[in-house]
Amino acid sequence: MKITPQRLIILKYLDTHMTHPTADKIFTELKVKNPSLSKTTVYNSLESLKKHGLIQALTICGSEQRYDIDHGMHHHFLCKKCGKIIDIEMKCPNIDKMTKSGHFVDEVHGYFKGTCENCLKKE
Amino acid sequence: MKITPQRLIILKYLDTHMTHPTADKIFTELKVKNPSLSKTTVYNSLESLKKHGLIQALTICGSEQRYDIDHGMHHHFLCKKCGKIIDIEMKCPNIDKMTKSGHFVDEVHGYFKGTCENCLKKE
DNA sequence: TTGTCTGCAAACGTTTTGCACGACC
DNA sequence: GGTCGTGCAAAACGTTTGCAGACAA
Repeated sequence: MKITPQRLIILKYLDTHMTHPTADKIFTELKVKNPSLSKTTVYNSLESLKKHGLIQALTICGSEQRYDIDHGMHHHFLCKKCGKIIDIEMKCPNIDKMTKSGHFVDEVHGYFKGTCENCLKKE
Repeated sequence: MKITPQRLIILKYLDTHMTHPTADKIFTELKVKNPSLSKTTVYNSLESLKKHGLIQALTICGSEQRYDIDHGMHHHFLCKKCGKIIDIEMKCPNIDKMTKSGHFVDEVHGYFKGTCENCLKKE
């Protein structure tokens, strides 16, 4: 994969903003300091970065795709109260069961919904 | 929730077609025998049925929403070869760990990708 | 020169919205 | 008579595509 300025700033953005942003969010925020950046390039770059395993896409709420630096197996927790998405480090013991079931599994996606620690305290 | 003919045929469709159809698929198939049915009503009804816990929505491949009769905890397996979505009955032992982590969890969503039993046999 | 990357505009497919009509307490 | 559900059309939204120009190998 070629390293281009656009791909670099997008990767850097995802590295420093662990907020699971949408493509549009990334575009809008980066557009400020990089006025020539186009939305197409954001989509292209995200696709390319994903294909090379540097980032991952997650679909958790609504239909919009969200993006995430890929730092090993982790899942996500969506707080229904504040809407925050929190990273959860967790191994999935179920994957062994799955392989035994006859299907070959090479991707595990999981997410949880509920009320986060902070919102629980407020109640 | 009011029981209307439209909501009934949609629920019946989901009950007899465990294929995780999209809203559009449901609409097109039901339109044949119910020409007056509108897409808006399909969306409205699905939303209403979901709100009342009779069905669930799942986002697993692409961006389109898919729908499913809600018969207890189950997850999904998407075969990358044939595109079929297979129901997986599975309890999640991690949920207790999650509650211990400080967040309150009331929904667990999981899906797996890989190659299904059938496609493995063909190879 | 060839291939790849960018960025604009237009297209696309799914979902939502505005609104008027009709059915049912 | 007021509320809710329906269905049409139009709009909105996220994403993809076509294409022309720019750049690097």
